[in-house]
This record gives sequence, structure tokens and C-alpha cells, in this order.
Amino acid sequence: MRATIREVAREAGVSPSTVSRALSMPEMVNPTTRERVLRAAQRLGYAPNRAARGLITGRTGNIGLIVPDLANPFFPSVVKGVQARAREADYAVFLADTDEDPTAEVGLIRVLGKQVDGLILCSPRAREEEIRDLCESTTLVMVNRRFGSVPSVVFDNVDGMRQAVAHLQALGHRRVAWVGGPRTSWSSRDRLRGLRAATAAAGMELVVAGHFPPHFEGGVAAADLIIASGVTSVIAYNDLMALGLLGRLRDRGVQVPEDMSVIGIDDIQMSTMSAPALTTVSLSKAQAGRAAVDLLISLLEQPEGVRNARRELPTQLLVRASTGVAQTN
Amino acid sequence: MRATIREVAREAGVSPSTVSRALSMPEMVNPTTRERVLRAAQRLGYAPNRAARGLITGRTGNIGLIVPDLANPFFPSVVKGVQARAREADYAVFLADTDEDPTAEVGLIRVLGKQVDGLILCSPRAREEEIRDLCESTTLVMVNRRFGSVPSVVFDNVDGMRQAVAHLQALGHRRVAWVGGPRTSWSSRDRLRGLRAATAAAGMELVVAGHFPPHFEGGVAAADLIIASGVTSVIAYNDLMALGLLGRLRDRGVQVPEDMSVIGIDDIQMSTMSAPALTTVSLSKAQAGRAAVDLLISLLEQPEGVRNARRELPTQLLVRASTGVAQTN
DNA sequence: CGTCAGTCTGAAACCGTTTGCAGTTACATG
DNA sequence: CATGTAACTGCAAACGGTTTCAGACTGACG
Repeated sequence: MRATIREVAREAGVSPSTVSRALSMPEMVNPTTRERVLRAAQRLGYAPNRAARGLITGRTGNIGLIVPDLANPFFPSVVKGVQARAREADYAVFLADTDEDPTAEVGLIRVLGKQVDGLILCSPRAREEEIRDLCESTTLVMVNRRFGSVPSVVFDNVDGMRQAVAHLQALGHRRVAWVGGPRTSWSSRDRLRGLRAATAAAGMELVVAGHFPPHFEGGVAAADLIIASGVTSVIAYNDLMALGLLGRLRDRGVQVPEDMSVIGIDDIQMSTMSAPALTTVSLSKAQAGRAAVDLLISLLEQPEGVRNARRELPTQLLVRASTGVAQTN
Repeated sequence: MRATIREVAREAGVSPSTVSRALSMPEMVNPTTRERVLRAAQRLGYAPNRAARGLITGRTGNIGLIVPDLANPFFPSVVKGVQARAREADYAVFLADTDEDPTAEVGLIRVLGKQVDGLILCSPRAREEEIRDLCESTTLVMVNRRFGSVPSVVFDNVDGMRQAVAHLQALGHRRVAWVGGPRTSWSSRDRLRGLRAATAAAGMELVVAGHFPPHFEGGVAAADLIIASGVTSVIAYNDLMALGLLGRLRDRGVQVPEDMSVIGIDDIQMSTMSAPALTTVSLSKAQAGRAAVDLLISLLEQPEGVRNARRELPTQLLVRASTGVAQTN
């Protein structure tokens, strides 16, 4: 059995109230008493029961984290960041994986929402009106999606796309294809927006190949369309899809980067291991996780005081071996 | 504000006790009353406050999951399994990542242990005596490690190694190297044990290359030793390391599988994407996660009743392109 | 020496549930 | 009709903390 506050009180010869104060508002008690209480607590290995504390304070000390698919290496990185930062701030993290199912997502938000002080939604799939509802009953922070005034952490996709296009242009490419992610993905739309702007500014032609599942297989599925479209370069919604492209292009005998330049987004670990290694727009995923936690905590501590509840993290093109000089035909 | 049991009681014209019973022990209340209560609860969107319930029942409805490194794709798969199964059983999952640090692991177990009904330790790094201590104060289930009578879920490494060795033998290999994982890893030792048995039975020579970090880089680091050792085949502690081997072997101009056959363990997604695709001993990771949750829950429900608190999951060699007929020189 | 402000401390109420116990009711039985 | 029994239901006491409020003590000051 764990020690209770009453036992500590008896051990220290004071009342439970004093113990409570000595631990959570130390300046309110006489230094001598405080010392005695702390010693007693130490001796008994006392740690306050979080459920009991939460019952009266209304705060649980937990935050929830909802991701669409842990199997996509993008998310574990974010989770690691969230996790580490939360631990520093003495919060515990509830994790839920929705398996890319928007309905499950909404359900999970509802049930998890009651057990936590706040929620972090990673690349949420839910519809806008649902999010609007939800964010009234729960404090939430979105990662990788921006919507209304809901607090969010996103990457500077526009600049990322600009860098990618500039790189391709410098290599002499005139036509670039876009392999999109899920139709409902905000970041996919945002990236396409950035891409449109960048290609227009560069005077390049953009071919949009449509929407694909954000997996390796999605990239595989898109590859043949890309080949048929006659472009010399392609940018995929994420690295996993870009690797799928790479795989299928190899099978089809299309040389990368000689015949086709391929760029991904995310910079997952795997992208350094492929042959050729993948040129990619790198996102600092763990940092996004940490930023989301920081934002959430500041929101919790001063519900109305946070002026600008948005963070935009920089992106950085990493040139590896999957991009090269355009074929001159 | 969320509805409390009192409001539901008032709405239904009964006492809080009745509401409580109608929800958690339905057979104890009159069907008519029960119906009225359920309706009222429905109308008010009532859900019991888990902290309050936990305070009195002593159970939180949470389980903790501790993994050494989410960046290793093995673990997200396990986490997904744990997650899914826990949700079915109406448990929420606390996740913690220790970054491969045994000290952090012990600390996390202690703090997380107070907030959950039970813990699942994935490939624990902690020392045996510490685990012994810990498992007295917390119910825990270990995955990928077996120790004393501590409940555990492991893979049948011995049979996996047997399959791998039989495969290599059939391809004409006589000498095989082992690239081990961390020194403290139980599963690394267990796999080596299986490998020793299998090679001895097959009359093959085994070269042990020592211990390496369980990452891509660990495999890279081991590659040159392997080349120098003059073997024709190598088995790595996990797929990530096998992929590292593949990468470095390619850089060194060693052809796989012509000059060297490479086998990994885990069957992570990435292993199908490499060139050549990796032959590997496949482990059903999500199933391990589910099994761990089942085991933990049965342990919680009948603390002493569980006779055999061990599960051993089968393994299956998947032959892909990284293994081939031995070089006859 | 009486008064007052200021500093600490303790008693008690409360947070939202569950649960042992006792009370109420209905019904069957003798 | 009295009584025993079974089936429900409500009261009140927990669970382990926090927080309000008032009281006790201290020292300073008039």
C-alpha cells in the first residue's frame, strides 16, 4: 500500500492540510515545519495520488496524443518529441492510433478528452465542423493542420515547396508532377498550394497526379501515372510514397535520377537508406511534438492569455541522390 | 461542465447509488428503473469520472507501455497492437519512450507504475534485480524478455534461428556470422543461443561479431568486420541492422546475395523496400502487443489464478532477395 | 498591558464515485 | 391475515487529496 497524506501528517506531527501546503505551496509554511514534512514524506516514500488530486483540482496531469498511423515513421518521431517534453513538464501521455479512420478519431477524441487536460491531434482527419465542436469541450492543439483559430503547429510548406522547386529548376527541369496524399489531408492541400505558387513563379509546368494513400503502396500506385505523364521530376506528399515511387520506377526500368528526379517530404530515417538516397524536404518532427506540448501547456495555464496560438516551423530541403540534371531530349 | 452522477440521478428521479448500479451492475436494478436511468444518462451525455471511480475502486483503467525507442520500427508495430487491444477492453494506454536508457526505464516504471493498473515493458533494458523489485509493487508483463516467473510474451527465437540456418544450409553456406544487438538485450542472447544450437546441429561454423547498437548504424559499423571474417552469410539481430549491413556492403562493392547472404529479424516494413529486399525472420509484432494486453488483463482480473503467465509466439522465415546460393570458391 | 496586524496551522467541507448496510416494498406462503 | 423472503433502492461512509475559513500564536506598537 502506498503512503497517504494522512500518514505523512502523523509522521511529521502536523495536519494533512499542512502537508499538502508544504508540498504544493512551500512558501506558505514555516521553514522548520516544511523541512519536517518533507523529511517525513521522503521517509515514507510519499507521492500524492494523482486521481485524488485531480478530483478536486479538476486537472489530471495527463495529455492525450492522437495519431492516424504509427506505422508511418513520421509519427513516431512526433510522438517522441511530445513524450520527452511532456515528461519534463511532469505530464503523462495517453497515446491513441486511429488507423486513418476519421470516425474513430472523433470517438477517441471524445473519450480520451475526458481523461486529459488537453489533446494533441496529429494530422487530424476529422471534418472541420467536428473539430469546431470538439475544441469547445476540450483544449486541443493540432499538428500539421490549420483551421480557424484552433491552436496549431504546422510546417512552412510553402517555403519547403519553394526550395524543392528552386532545386529542380536549377537542375533544368521544366515539368514536375505532384503525387498527393489523402483528399482530406490539410497538409496535402497546403503543400499543393505552395507547389502551385512556386511552379508558377518559376515558370514551370505542374502536373497533379491526384490523391493516394500516404503509404509506400500509394507511391507504387502513382508511379505508372507519373511515367505516362512525361514529366522529368516528381514531388510526393511524403517520403514513404516517394520510396514507393522509387521502387516501382526501378521495377519499370526508369533510372533515378537520370530519367526521373524524385523528391519526398518528411525526412524519415528510411529515406537515407534507399538506393538512391532520397532528396527530401526535411521537417523537424520531434520539434513539432515539443512545440505542440509547449503550446498546449501554455494554453492550459492561461486559457485566454495566449495571443498567438500558432507555430510555424521551418523546413529544409536535403539534397541527396534521387535528384539530378534533367534529361535533355 | 460535465454531468455528474447526481444530476443523472435527479433527472431520472432516483438516488446516485442506483445510477451507479444501473451502469456498472445492470442486473441488480429493476429493468424499468434501469431503462429510465440509462435514458437520463444518455440525455445528459453522462460518462463517469474515471478519477473518482479510480479513487474508490483502486483501479485506474489505464495501462502503461514502456518502449526503448519508438524510432525503431519494431516498436510502433507492437504499440499499435497494444493500443488496439487495450481500446477494445476499454483501457487507455500511457506511452513512454526511454531512449534506450536503462536508468530512465526504472524511473519511468516507478512513476508510471502509480498511475496505471499494470505495465507492459517492451524489450526491457533494466537489470534483473531491478525488475524483481519492480514487479513486486506493480503487475507487469514483459515483451521480448523472459526472466524468472515474471509474466512475458516472447518469440520463438530458437525456431526462428533454426529456420534461418536451414535456409542458409540449403543454399550451400558453411560459415555464418552473427551481428549481435546490445549486450544487455535478452532477445539478442536468446537468438544467439538458438543460433548456436542450430549451427551446431547443421554442422556449420558460427562467427560471432560482437555487440552493436540496434540501429541502421550498428549494422553499418559491423559490415567491415563481417567482410573481413570471410563468411558467406550473416544474420543480424534485427532488420534495421541488416539494412545497415546491406548499405555498407553495397558501398564496399560486395554483391548481395552473390557474394554475401544477409538475413534480418523482425520483418519491418522497410525490409521489403530495400534493394535487394531483405530475407528475414518475421515476428508478428502487433500480435505480441495484443497478447501482452490479454495477459496483463487476465493477471489484473485474477491476480493469482493465472497459471502459465507466458506466451511464446511463432516465428516465420520470409525468403526475399538478400539470400542466395553460396559462392563456391 | 491591551490591541492589532501578520503569520502559521488545523478543522472541515468538498471533488464524483462506489459500496456495505439497512430500509422499503411486493409477493408468496402458511 | 400475519409473516418470511426476495428484490430493489437509498443513506452515508469511504477513497485521498485541496482549499476555505477561522482560530492561535507571535511580535510590534501605542
